[in-house]
Amino acid sequence: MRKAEHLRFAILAAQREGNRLLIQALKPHGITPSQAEVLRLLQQHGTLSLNGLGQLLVCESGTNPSRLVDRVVAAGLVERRPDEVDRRYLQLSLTPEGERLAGAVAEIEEFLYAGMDAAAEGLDTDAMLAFLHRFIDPLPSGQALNKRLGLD
Amino acid sequence: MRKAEHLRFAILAAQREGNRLLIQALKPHGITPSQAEVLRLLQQHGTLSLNGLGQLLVCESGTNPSRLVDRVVAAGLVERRPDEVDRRYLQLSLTPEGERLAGAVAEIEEFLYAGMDAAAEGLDTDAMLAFLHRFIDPLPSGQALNKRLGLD
DNA sequence: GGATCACATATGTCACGACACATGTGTCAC
DNA sequence: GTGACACATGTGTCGTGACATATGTGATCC
Repeated sequence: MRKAEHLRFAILAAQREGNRLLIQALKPHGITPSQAEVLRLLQQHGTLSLNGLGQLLVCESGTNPSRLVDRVVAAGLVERRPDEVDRRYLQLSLTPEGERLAGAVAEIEEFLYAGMDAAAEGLDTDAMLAFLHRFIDPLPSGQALNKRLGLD
Repeated sequence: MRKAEHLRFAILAAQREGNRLLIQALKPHGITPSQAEVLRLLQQHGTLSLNGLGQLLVCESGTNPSRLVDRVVAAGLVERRPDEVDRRYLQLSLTPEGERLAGAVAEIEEFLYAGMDAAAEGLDTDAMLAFLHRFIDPLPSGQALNKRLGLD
């Protein structure tokens, strides 16, 4: 198998399996990985518009987080109200329950990252990051990621 | 941002964007990336059962390819008939049209791989593969990938 | 040889993810 | 100020992807 092809499927597999691990870990809390990403971003930024959130989400590639937000609102984790000044915008923020869950999500992420650190032991992670960034930087998800790197 | 977290989102972004590129490239042919993976596997293996196919698919993580196969059958690209000896099994194989499309998919993949090769220029891809394999090898998608590495 | 078990496939449900398109709100030109 | 435009958000549709569960077929044990 060609090396690029090997890498392609390894990346696909890693993404799938990482997601499945997160699904399992988050299930007791009743949320999904995408919803967890929303909670964490709101925790870090306080208040965001739907569009502002979309620009930071790596999932959903900047397209429409409307329905994703619908679900966290329905679950009582996020409050959504129109901006008083410009009524086109929404103001999204965590409820106390959402705040609590965001903390739980942070702990779960720590476990994932610890596992990744172990897998990266002795390897040059900077080279991987350089490769991935060369690939994604011109594209929407890469933009979202770089936007987050500026702040977090 | 913690390096493991950075890597996590970079991998997610790369998977998403690679998939979007493939979606665009495959759209004129009326198939999706997952369907293309089915065509390529059948091209390489001739005939597969549903379960055999599932074990090679990195997408779908070995769970149920029934409906994925439904669609390629409906599109006239794959033939599905029960095994005469053991009627629990299906025999899946490409139609002439499916064969033709599998060839087109191979060409499209070449473009993707050429782009990845360019992004990997001067970097140590073996380290990335080592990292990813340490992470995925014990998990279903990793099993599927390793199974493919044995044959392709 | 009939019950039981293992196995392959099918189906139901829910949440994403991508895309196209619709609606609703502010801005700017004139 | 009215009409055209830009922009934020909402909605419809389709194909995954994950999971649980159902059905249908062969093998095995007694």
